[in-house]
Amino acid sequence: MSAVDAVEEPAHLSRIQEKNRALILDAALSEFSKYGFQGATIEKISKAAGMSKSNLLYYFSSKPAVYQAVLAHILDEWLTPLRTLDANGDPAEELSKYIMQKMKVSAEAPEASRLFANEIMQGAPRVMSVLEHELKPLFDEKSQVIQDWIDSGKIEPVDPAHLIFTIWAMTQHYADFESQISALTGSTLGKKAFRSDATSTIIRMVLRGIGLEPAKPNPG
Amino acid sequence: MSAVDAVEEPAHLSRIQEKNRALILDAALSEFSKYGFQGATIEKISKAAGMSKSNLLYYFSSKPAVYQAVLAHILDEWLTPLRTLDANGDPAEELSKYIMQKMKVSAEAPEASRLFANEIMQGAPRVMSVLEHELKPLFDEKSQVIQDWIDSGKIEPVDPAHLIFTIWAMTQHYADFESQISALTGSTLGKKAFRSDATSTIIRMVLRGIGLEPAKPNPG
DNA sequence: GTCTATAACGAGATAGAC
DNA sequence: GTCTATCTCGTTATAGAC
Repeated sequence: MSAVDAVEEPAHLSRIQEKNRALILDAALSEFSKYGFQGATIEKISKAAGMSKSNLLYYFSSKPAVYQAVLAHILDEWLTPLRTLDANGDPAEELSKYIMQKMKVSAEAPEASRLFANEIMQGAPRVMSVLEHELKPLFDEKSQVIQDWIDSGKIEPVDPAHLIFTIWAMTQHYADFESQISALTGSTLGKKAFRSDATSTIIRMVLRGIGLEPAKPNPG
Repeated sequence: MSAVDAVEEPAHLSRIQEKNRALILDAALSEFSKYGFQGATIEKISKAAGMSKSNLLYYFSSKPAVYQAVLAHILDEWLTPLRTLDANGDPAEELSKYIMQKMKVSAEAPEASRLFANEIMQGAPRVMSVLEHELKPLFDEKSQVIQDWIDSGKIEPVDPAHLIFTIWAMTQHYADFESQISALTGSTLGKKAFRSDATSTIIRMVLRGIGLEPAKPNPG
């Protein structure tokens, strides 16, 4: 079951329908991530998807319906890295892996990152229930994992919430502020060396922040 | 001279004009920071400022004019913390001070932070020239400050750009994602203890990341 | 399924009374 | 300075031809 309710997703779709829905969702992600819900228009989305506005409205009954479908489509991928954080693993290894996964997602799906950022900055009007009923339990669970590492002396004391927030902040920044980073350095996470440098910088700050020393080379 | 060009700012203003302009700029910051340039409307801005749409358009000739005025109004405050980073100071102290200043601005002007974030996420169409001609020289200058600290052995080697980006990321995250943080923890930078915890967590990660140990207590 | 046409509405901006 | 009225345009959404 999808995390976002009430999304229209017919059971049987022809090949052309699947393809057109995918084209729409892709174009919609691009527009919504740049301009937010209000700022984006179905006119521009339909043109970007290579079809008429009317045809888009044949596939999705309204603008909110398109938005909800986009959200549902990217949400699972977005929450997956945190889900994999393993309480029984080695803290340094688990956190390094988590940061690498987040950087991978930020590099490969920067628009998804910006869509969520846009939504949150508006006060999360359309995803507040997701935050409260899906993200918060996961957040609480993983905060407890970190707290257990502290209590068992595996890492130095730190507020688990701030540790998670700072990791989110750093890893998502490279996606959300891509245009600024590009203007200042000429590079983005798309470039392998740049992404590798960014990732190891973040891993080093996080691990040392909790009294651990990062393994030396080559985070992907 | 303001950083944003071509802003209409008449020389002589009556008290009531000053007050109305201020009301408009305040309401406009609130709307633009939530909905972006396209998503915000002068109708809603004028209502939030307690006046008619026509009256707003008496003070500012167009929507872009309002937006430019808001940008010009907040830009200096935004760039000031980085400007104060002193090459001749102690690295640990300078970076701690910088992080504290950024957190202070994020706490006191979260909407300004979100307005810039919104603009950057759209590809910075209306501030690209500011990025290139004001921020980039400052960024290059301060990157060199950090590089000098490295070359003189005061701090461990790190890519100065990534150090700056991660500091921006962490400090601005608390403003930009305020609603999410509130949903997950019930707190925000507005609460003293929360802000203090967040600030010291960030300082600890940054300083240890470059081989320094933070002074113990009480960052503001 | 895809199109054109159009209804219904909201938004930016202007004119002119007061 | 502030208002009402209005113009024009862009947007969402629907109707109906093909």
